Amino acid sequence: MNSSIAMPGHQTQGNVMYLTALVGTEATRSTVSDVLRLMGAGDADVQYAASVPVSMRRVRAGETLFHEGAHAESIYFVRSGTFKIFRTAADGYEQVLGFVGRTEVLGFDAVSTNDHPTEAVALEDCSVYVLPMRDLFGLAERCSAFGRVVHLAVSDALARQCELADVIAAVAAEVRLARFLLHLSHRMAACGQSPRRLLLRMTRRDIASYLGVAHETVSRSFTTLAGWRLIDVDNREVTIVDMKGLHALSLGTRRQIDEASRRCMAHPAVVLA
Amino acid sequence: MNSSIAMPGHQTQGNVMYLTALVGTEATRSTVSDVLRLMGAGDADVQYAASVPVSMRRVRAGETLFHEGAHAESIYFVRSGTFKIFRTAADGYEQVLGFVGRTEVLGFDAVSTNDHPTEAVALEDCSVYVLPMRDLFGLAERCSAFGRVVHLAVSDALARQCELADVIAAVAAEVRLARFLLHLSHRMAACGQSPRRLLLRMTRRDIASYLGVAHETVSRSFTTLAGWRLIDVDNREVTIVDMKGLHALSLGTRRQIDEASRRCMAHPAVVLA
DNA sequence: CGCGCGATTGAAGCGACTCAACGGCAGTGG
DNA sequence: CCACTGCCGTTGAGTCGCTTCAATCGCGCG
Repeated sequence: MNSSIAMPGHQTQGNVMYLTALVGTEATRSTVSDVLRLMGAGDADVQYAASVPVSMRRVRAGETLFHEGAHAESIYFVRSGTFKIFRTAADGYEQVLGFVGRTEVLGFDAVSTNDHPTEAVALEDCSVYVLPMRDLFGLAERCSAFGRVVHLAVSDALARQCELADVIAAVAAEVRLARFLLHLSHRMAACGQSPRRLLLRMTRRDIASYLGVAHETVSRSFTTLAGWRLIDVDNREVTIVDMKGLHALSLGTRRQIDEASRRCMAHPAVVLA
Repeated sequence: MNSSIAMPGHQTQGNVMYLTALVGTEATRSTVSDVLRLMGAGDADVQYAASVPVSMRRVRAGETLFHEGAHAESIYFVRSGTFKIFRTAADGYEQVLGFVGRTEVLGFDAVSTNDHPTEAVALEDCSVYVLPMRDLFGLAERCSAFGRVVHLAVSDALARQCELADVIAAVAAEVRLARFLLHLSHRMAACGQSPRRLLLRMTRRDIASYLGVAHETVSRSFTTLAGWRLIDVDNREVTIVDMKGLHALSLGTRRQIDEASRRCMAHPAVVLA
């Protein structure tokens, strides 16, 4: 029952309150071994890990896990759901840094400064394991499997940062969107889900901020890609129709898409059909 | 003799070979305590740390520390110099992800995949402590101070990634450049150096890739900022003349610089003087 | 001295930003 | 119940800044 009631944007009002009472925001009791299982660690030290309690917290859609600049008390392992990570500029502009999901670590960038440099907001109902920062070193020392998991998760977060650069590197807005969709597709595949059916948890504005373009441009790029028969778009539901074509489009960094667009746009009748 | 004769850029030809023989790529003997001192750790566990040898490697300007896609054998702590981190797209476009200097960690993003997702090239003569990956876990377990240092350094690297997003978030090229220069200035200050005198180690093209604009635009932005009397530019030597003005300019994310530019351009005579 | 490369500057085209309007949907309150 | 209010998403039109192509200059090096 992970992300059953997706509720991406902002809503989740009405009949949710009783759910709160039911599952509770009060920390469900779990142990480090649950964290290790989530992160796909081996079965080493499970006996010890099973003896160390860890709290599990549910975050409903639209809620903030931690604010930018807030004192950091814990790091988090995402058990289910999707978070949006962003920074707010002096003029109020929200720059989205990324979207993180299951098995990813959150808040580790605050270890060095003790303050969160970013804000994390749940885009759907989420659940995270909460690990107090003061327990980090000790636990990593006592439980080598846990230390390993932290290293791997953080390294993964570090490597994932280049996805943003990858997207930004392309000049054409359609190429940026194509790369973004392919990243999502790869994540879906990594989770064993269909890499062709994407259910976007974020708004067009969030995507626009992440891609570094205006949100109107994102809208236009969606319709353009759909017009090229590379994807099907129904609001937040995106289906990749032509995976190879999408990948081919994503390769061009500078503006030589003319050939590709010419090839695709060579079927205007089909596009209009 | 890993990648001694890298030849990525262009320079480092002629009289460099004998230097190789002189200072040697052969690892200078150091210990973990040297690493701890570099990273500003406390004096805990120094006795043990001093007993664990660590190799120190010199990398000359233009040489590659590790290639993109290469099997990762070690992580590195930068002792001196500056590295350029980048990825190469399918069409040969180099996307620069960042520039790392003293006390920063390099290559940790390969821990999870065992392959380097990025390439690191020395922009000047550098020296790094080399820590084999197979020793990472064990050393962190046995020497808690070292484990702490790794956590802090990696967290710092994670937090530093938002500098790229910060730069990219601005739409105007001059604002991106201004933010970039301010980041460099802050690093200079953190190292106890003058925050106003910057000696750029990278080419305009590298900056352009990092900022996500054409290199001609970087050139133009430099002259524009100089024309506004915010900086002085002499090729790679940049002096921040008006720190407050530069900061004020860097605040505008969207394109409302008109007021600021008008205010600055209100003194055309002064500009031309 | 020629070659390659970095850096600057110019000119022209185009694509993204901006402003604006519209339809759709959900939650709200009379 | 239904207008009312936001917000999301889409589409249109116009402006402007960046990209692109091009030429030039300076510099290190063979």
